[in-house]
Amino acid sequence: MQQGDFFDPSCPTRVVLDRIGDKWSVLVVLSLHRGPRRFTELRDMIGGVTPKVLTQTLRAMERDGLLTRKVFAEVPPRVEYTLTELGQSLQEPLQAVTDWAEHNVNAVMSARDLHDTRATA
Amino acid sequence: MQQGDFFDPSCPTRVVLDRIGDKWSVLVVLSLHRGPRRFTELRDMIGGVTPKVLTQTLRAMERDGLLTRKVFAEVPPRVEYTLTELGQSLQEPLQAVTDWAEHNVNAVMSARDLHDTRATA
DNA sequence: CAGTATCCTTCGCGATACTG
DNA sequence: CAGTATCGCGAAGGATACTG
Repeated sequence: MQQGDFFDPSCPTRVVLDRIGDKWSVLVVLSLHRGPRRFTELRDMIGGVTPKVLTQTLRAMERDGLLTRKVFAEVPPRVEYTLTELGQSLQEPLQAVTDWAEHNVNAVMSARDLHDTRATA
Repeated sequence: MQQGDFFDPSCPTRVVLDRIGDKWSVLVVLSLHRGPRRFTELRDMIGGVTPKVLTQTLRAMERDGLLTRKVFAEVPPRVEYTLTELGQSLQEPLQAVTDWAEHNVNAVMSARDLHDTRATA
């Protein structure tokens, strides 16, 4: 299991990691897990995201083949975002990470407090 | 399985996600997977990281209880970084993500090329 | 060897306002 | 409703040089 090449900055895996590293992308994937969502739904689900950033994120993810954007010719306009198979396959490992986060956030916060207390004391 | 709270900006899970979102942290965890490493070893393994950023990353991870820093009173000085149990437990879900990245980077790049071609054409 | 110090760029992101 | 346009800042990250 050679993974030295993984650390090469020019390795395309880094590209993927950069995308995943974007917390908004992660939250979008999680938000779309249960099915298609509209723009406003996503914005409401994901606290603190501005329309601009959400749009950027969605466009980038569409470009990477993680989701599809479907516009309905209606009034008022409606746009639905849906995970592709690729996007859905990403959801699994991502879920593993967020599960870890939920289970271990206390441990992290405790370690942080302890560390800070020692530093202050 | 309520995960609506997960999207609250004030949710501590976001904190963890921010740390994981840092690509350097991810690479450090992966680098330490096989055992303790020295500062220079890490810097060499992880391409493109500057000492400053690596130090920042290591300090933050130490603070969060993900790794320990051990200084040996030798000349020349030696410092070893080791994953804690918490850090090791994080390695698993992270590995899942990077595995996904390795397996699907081609699909992502293809989607990207296709998208860009259409846009240009 | 294992960092620290300093400077500087850039650019992600937020706030706000406007539109098809 | 689903965005786009514009402005601006603050902080992360890079390059470089120096030190215990």
